[in-house]
Amino acid sequence: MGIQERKIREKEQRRRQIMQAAKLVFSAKGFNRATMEEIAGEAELSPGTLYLYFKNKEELHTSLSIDILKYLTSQIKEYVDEKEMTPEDKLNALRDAFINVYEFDAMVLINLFHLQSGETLKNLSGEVLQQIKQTSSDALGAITSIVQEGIDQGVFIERHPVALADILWATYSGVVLWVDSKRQLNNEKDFVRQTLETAFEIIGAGFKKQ
Amino acid sequence: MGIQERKIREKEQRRRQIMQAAKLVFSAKGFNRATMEEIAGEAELSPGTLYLYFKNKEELHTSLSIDILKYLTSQIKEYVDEKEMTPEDKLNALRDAFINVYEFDAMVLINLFHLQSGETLKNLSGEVLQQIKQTSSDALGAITSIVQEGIDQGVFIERHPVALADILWATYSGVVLWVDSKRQLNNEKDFVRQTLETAFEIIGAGFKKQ
Amino acid sequence: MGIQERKIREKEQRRRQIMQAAKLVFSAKGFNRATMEEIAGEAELSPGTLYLYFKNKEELHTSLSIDILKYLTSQIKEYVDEKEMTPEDKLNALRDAFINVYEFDAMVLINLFHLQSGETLKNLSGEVLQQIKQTSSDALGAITSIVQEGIDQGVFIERHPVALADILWATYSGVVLWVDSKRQLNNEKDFVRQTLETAFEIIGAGFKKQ
Amino acid sequence: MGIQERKIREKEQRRRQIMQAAKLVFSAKGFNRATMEEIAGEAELSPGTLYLYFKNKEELHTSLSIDILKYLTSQIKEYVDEKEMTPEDKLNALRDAFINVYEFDAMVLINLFHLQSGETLKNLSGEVLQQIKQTSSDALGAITSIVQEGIDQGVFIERHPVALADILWATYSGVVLWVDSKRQLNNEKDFVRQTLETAFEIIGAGFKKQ
DNA sequence: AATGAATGAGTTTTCATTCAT
DNA sequence: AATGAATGAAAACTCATTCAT
Repeated sequence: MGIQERKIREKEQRRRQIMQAAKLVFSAKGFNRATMEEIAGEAELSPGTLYLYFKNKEELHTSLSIDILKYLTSQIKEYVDEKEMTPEDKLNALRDAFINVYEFDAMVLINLFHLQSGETLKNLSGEVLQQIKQTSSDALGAITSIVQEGIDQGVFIERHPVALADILWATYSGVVLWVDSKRQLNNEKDFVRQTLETAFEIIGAGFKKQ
Repeated sequence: MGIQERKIREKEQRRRQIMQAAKLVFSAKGFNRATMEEIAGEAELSPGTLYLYFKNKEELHTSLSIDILKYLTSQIKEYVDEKEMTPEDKLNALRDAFINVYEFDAMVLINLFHLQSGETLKNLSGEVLQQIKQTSSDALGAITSIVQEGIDQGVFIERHPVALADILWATYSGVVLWVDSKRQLNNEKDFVRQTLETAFEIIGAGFKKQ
Repeated sequence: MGIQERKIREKEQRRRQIMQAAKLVFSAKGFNRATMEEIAGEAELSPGTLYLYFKNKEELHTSLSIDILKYLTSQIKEYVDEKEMTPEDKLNALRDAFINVYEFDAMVLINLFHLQSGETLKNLSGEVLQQIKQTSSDALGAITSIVQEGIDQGVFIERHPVALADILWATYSGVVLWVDSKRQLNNEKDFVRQTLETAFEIIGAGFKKQ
Repeated sequence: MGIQERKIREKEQRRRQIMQAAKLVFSAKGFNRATMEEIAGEAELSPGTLYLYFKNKEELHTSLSIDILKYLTSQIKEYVDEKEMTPEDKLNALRDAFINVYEFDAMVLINLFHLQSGETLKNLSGEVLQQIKQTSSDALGAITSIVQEGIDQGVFIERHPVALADILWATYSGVVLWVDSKRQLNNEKDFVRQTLETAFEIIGAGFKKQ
């Protein structure tokens, strides 16, 4: 029904409103120092309301991360089957996707990476964990296709494509994470893009045969 | 005097005992879920004793990280002036240093990287922050020497050596961090070394001219 | 609106409820031996709730003192401009104000005096400190008016009126403080009022010319 | 024996050394914020040693107060039987004793007054409490003699001499306490003596017949 | 659906005191 | 007698979460 649809849309909108506020606060304070009350305040809602849309703080945080992971994955998938692009072009496009997502929302991307490592991961519900794994797997599948294509065409080094895809993901996201920490340490904002581009270029060069 | 020396050694040993216990607990629980009480229990000491050796929880945690950072730096410095090694050999040695340190103590190395990013960094005393910066700077200086040598000998790509050193550090540690998170996600312990080696090899290849 | 007003009144009431409980516990145990948990228990609230109304233990304690200081000041101000009363009457009224406040709430008045001395003072927020100074200043101003009037009319000794006001405040509150300590030491409740009256009478006599 | 005597004297000296250090630290920090460790450090002794000379922190603190109380009492007793002095002279001498003791060691005198009021008093051993009462009683007895003499000679107002003595003690010490707190609030060091003298003069005037 | 006041478990940290050396 | 490392009880305070309205 129209009414029902509107209700659903409103609900979704409220969810977004909360996530937007959460992003700001998590970004400024980090997961632990961010309080639900502050997020609620930022969203101009009461603390209790947050719990109508998210089971708990952890899940609110994770939702942000899954969001960006999905977005990154969608960006990659978009051109993976593009017939007109060479594998090298696609590698560049992958690089750009990472850089763009990072520039669009550094904090959430960083949180995503942190999410997958260590502490946080241990306290997630199976469902959410599954969602992360699935999306990660999707992204990795797409990258594997690119690498496979490059190997098939003889432009990439001959290695197990899954391993290569994994390494691409590892290096790219690892570098983003690292560079971001450097940025925080040095407050050198400009150096980020430059470093990312150069790093990815070097890694890309390493992928090419000879 | 002998007595004084023994006391100092005992004190240092007690510090180690606490750090060892802290490592176990932080590793199992992460920073936030780890409690000082549990660490004290693990060290078979009382909570109060921990505060005789470390100002607070944060500093205990940071001490672990600084330790491994120093160790990593010392490993790198060891061969940086070695006349017999080619720059490529040194690059391999650098790779091995990272892998070794990671294998020796994955958790603390990971913490080190996390330490330098975001949230944690904000609550450190100037002194400790300075120590981190200094040791980081030492490590980076050593790597820069290696890169410079490679450029001078025409075997590495011609770029600003400091930027290259930075990228080396970024990619290597970023990859370690990432791979570790994959390990936790997948519980595939064996895949770690393989991935690290391949990743570092690819990055290394990207550094070489042509 | 009515609803908002009711909420504000309820909030104020809750504050009072906590302050009432705090008064009992501080009175029985003193500041240091009183625990927030006990105060919470006395107020039939949980410890956390106390912190919704008072920033910390210190401020809860100080709030009690400021309250009574304000009350005492208001008592003094009430008759200071009274045309019908002679300066001597006003001096007696001042004496009665001190005695009444003391009898109404000995402990908090004592705390007020303690508050302004030494240790406690050092840990107060600027805002609260300012409030104390302001109210103290108000009280002193009122007393100065009385003294000035007495001097002008030639019934009080000729001294700097501010200094005299200061001494009035000092002697009155000092005596209250002291007599209270005697009461605690001797458990002689009855002797308090008698002593206060006589002491104030003597001091008053000293103020009069000849 | 000479040896025994020396030992006793050494012990007494060590006690003094600790009390001296305690005075400094209590003075700077107040009772609660002062730590036994800091006092030990100031005395160039170890914490454990303090407990060889004082049962606990409370008793160390109280010892300081009793000391000064005894000193003040001895000062008063000195001239109480002096035939040459008029009761008015003796009242002035009493005033000077208070001022001198205050100027000699403001903090300990203040502590003494605080000691007798409220919180601290509740946790003292009977023995120590008795000692305080005894010395207080001695002092009060001496003052009563002075007042009695003044009444007998018809220069002081006719009241119960014990009550008058009590009021003298109350006003004098109360004023000292209060003026000291003002000093802390205003950091006007010079105003102290002036205020004390004027206050005592006024009170003294109130004691005189007509 | 939204509120927001109240909860209370959970943690860090302090420091007087002890006791083996 | 002196030490000082270790203790561990105690307390303030935080904040995710709940639930009556």
